[in-house]
Amino acid sequence: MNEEGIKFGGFIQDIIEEDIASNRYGGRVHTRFPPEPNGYLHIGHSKAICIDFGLAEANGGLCNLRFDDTNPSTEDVEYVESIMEDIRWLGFDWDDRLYYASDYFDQLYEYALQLIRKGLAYVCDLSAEEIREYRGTLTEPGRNSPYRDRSVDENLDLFERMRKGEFPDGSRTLRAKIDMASPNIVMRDPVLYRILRVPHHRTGDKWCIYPTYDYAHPLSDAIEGITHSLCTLEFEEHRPFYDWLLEVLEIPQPPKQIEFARLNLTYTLTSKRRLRRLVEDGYVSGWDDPRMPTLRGLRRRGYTPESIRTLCERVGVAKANSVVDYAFLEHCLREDLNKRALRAMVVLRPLKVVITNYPEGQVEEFETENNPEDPSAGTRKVPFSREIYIERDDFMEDPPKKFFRLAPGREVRLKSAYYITCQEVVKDPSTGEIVELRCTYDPESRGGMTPDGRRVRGTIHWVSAAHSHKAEVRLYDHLFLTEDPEEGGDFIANLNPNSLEVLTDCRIELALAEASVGDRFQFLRHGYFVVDPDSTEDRLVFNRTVSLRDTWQKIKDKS
RNA sequence: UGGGGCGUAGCCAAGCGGUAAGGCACGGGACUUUGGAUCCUGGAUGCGCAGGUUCGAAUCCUGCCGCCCCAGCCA
Repeated sequence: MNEEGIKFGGFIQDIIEEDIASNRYGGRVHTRFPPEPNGYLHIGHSKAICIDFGLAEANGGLCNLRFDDTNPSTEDVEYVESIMEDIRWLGFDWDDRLYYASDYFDQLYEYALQLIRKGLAYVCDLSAEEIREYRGTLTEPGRNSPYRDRSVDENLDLFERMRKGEFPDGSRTLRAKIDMASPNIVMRDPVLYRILRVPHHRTGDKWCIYPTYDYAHPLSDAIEGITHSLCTLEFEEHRPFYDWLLEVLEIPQPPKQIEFARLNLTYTLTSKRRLRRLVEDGYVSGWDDPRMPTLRGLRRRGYTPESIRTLCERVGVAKANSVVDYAFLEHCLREDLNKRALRAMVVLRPLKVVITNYPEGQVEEFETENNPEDPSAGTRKVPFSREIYIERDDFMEDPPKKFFRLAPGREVRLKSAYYITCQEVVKDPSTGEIVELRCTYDPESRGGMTPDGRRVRGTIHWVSAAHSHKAEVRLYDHLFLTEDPEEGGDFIANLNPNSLEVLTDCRIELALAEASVGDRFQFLRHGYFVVDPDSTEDRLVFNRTVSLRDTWQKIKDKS
């Protein structure tokens, strides 16, 4: 159950409850998260992680981390470490239950021998192309391999020699003997082992034959005592083989595979190949570019693991393919950050304001809350002086109807400070650009309120010119212009040319100067920001994680 | 054209024969020293379509339609 009282896990939780009630696994619940170490984890994986770890935890069970490392030609240790780091970051823990499918290569080999002895597996000399030809098509049955009826002894001998490296790569395979006419193509004598002379990142050159996923996965589950093997929809047609294997091998209390729909988000790509293209062709700065949907990218962008977990819980678990609104993730993020992020005043595009009736050289300090949502976050002092910076967007020379900010002759409140009224607009005589505003303040409005109780609609943020630091701020937007990045067939064409805007002349209030990498803040009236690792001793760099909801923008858009 | 799966508001998603939860998004309004947050408030006479069973169907039956997945010695 989550905070809304909604059950997490949908139909899978129902199945688990039934199994507990019927004592199917002696009341045990044991899942596993089985990543292949051939890439970085992305937002899509987080749903599987939340389901695998979350459902085990919710039912008093355990979840193993198991690297599905059965294909050394695409895998690498480099990914093992990053995957573990990302899972921990999300907040899940596998304790001492870290496994690798490769841990079971010996046992898997023994099981293969058993299959051969039972007459349920054979060594096939067909080439990859021939196997494909013999397999038939979606509508036509396949044909039996001419090697299908070899004797048990011959198969045993050949398989042994495959293992010893007597045959070249790809020359032979071990196949299950099931049914070449099955309407389910997976059941048409699937390949169990292939010859591959590639050193494995864990077993080195001990093996030159490697098990396929179809063969290794059910058995790895069985060996670990997994009860519920949760995976995505595309493995549904593999389930008959999963069950077949465990049955013919007479595995007691066989685990059950249950499939659910993967998480898709609008404006987001999760295909490994495509993400790689973005990185390799330089469309983003790397796998941790803040615009990437990888967990390292989201982390650098400032997303909280809690927000991602919340999204996964709220999105639910079902079997219908779906695409979740990216706005839903942003909602979860804002909700989390709103409660936790300290507030700060930062002027992104500075416009100088001179308060003409404020004594030169005078400095006052105003107290302001660190987080209005959390009184325990306390308050801080912000220095105020005669020259300040405000946001260029907070001034309009000829404002439209509902503009509540500064304009000639208009009064606004400077957050936690004074009311000021714009008396004069100073422009660069050659360009016409507004370079400075000359305003007056009302000494009676100290702290942001006047004795006469006069109403001021607009409150804007500011920073004292002499008491602020320069900083760089990177504004991010969706990486793609279209909800479906694949729209039109070419995702590169849908890239958002303005997904990154770098602002180098921002002014941050003093309190921010001591922030360190990874610290998150709410810049008042702008959004949530995080300190980027590119920051240096004398120059902080912030990434905009997500903007605040902007109803002014909507009002503007309407008119 | 074989097999498997799925179709409840713009997007997720409850519901499991008794008369359509909830969230996001969107629209009103209140409040507000963040045009933030918060709080009210609005939306399916309808559950892919068509028949049927039943006093009663999103829920059961039949037929149709649409979308997704499968022909790697990838996972």
